[in-house]
Amino acid sequence: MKTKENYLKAMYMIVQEGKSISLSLLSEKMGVSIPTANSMVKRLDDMGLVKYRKYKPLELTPKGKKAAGRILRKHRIAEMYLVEQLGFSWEEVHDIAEEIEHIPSEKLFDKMDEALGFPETDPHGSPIPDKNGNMSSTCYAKLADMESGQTVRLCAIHKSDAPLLKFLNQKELKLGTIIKILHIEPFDKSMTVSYDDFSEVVLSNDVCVRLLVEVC
Amino acid sequence: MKTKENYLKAMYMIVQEGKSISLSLLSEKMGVSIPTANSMVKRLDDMGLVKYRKYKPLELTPKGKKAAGRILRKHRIAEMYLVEQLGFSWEEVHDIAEEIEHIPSEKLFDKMDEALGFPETDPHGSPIPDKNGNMSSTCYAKLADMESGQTVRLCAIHKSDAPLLKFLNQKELKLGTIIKILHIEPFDKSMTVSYDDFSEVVLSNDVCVRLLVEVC
DNA sequence: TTGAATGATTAGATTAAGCAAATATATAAA
DNA sequence: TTTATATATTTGCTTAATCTAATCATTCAA
Ligand SMILES: [Mn+2]
Ligand SMILES: [Mn+2]
Ligand SMILES: [Mn+2]
Ligand SMILES: [Mn+2]
Repeated sequence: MKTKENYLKAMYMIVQEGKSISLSLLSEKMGVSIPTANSMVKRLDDMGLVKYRKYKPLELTPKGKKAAGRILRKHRIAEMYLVEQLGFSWEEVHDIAEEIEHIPSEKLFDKMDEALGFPETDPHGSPIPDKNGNMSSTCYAKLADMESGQTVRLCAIHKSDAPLLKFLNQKELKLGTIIKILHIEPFDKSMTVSYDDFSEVVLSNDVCVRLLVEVC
Repeated sequence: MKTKENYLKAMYMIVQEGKSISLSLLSEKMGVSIPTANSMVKRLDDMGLVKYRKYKPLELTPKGKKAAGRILRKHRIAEMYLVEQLGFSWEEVHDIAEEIEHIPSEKLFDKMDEALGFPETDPHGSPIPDKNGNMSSTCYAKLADMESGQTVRLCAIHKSDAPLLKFLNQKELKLGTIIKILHIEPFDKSMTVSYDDFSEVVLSNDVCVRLLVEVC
């Protein structure tokens, strides 16, 4: 079941990113060849989790969407648990959660959820779906789209991966940090910002497009 | 790797029980057919984890023994963590630990171990191997082998399974309980014992052979 | 409207993990 | 010593998940 769960989750997240699910994109996200993904989606179709028609974009069925949402819930609860209860840093937890999410015990995740006080987001600010796999759609803005002079709160990291998260550690930027935009360089759209004890930090546009914020 | 790890652990535990590793016993413990176990041990031999010679009893190599001990360590740390930190009951944790033990993160188990204060045993009193897979050999006596009038401490459960553990819950017998043997029925070797607030509890021999105790 | 280019599909093979049926070996009983 | 029994092995087949190479379909640009 583990492999199929990972395919479903990948498809779910492609939809979340607003893209349509093609075999090439799916195979790329899954790190397998296109024929491999092709034969897998046929099997998922047989199981009623995916709608597959030759040469048409793939779709998750309601059943598939629900299954994927529940895996994502387990993944994000696990990540939060690893950070909050076991003292892991936010860049260390994804790979471990990638395994934990496949443990077939509802109760394990209920217990972790309870120990955490039923958090709404994972350590990277992404929302945790409910027990039915439904996820609330948060609509944060990108820091990159803000204007000079605005003050914002860092709420989530888009496509959080270890290199970005380590970079943010180094800059002491964490969720909840209040950031003031001092200047935007027109040439490369890099931003000079201040926050906490830092009075002049320059952030490239590559970074700013991945910092999701809320005006405050 | 998961399947192979389960085979190694099963072989390790057969040795612990003082038996020689036959394909029929191994296949029974693994819940697979004998030919399946046969082809698996050949592959484990290729990997240098098992010594396989046709028609001879199977052996774990030092490498195989170490690998098995390390999985057992992960299993028992996980069980202890589930009971102590997440509030599971001792009869619920085995199946979950059976999955957690295969997560390939040393650090996860180090963190759990640390949170627990480096326990020496799992929730059923079985010793936790060290990081090199070496397990201390505890030599408790069976309650069934004790004599009338003796007072003992319940230290571990032999072959702890959910039905036995639930029975012990019902009798409020837990590790550490001090038990006084009041009478042994010669006919069926059942014991009448007292402990805590219970002044006359009868335990069948089936139960007594699985309660490991220390005279105190 | 006809090609490329891109993307999807099929065909054929591999490896891990499993099974049942048939056969072979070892051992203990006669 | 022979035979019966238990155990082990081989053979041949299955399914899940993967690959490469070859072919097919769709679409967009000329
Ligand atoms: Mn993650
Ligand atoms: Mn996963
Ligand atoms: Mn166990
Ligand atoms: Mn296991």
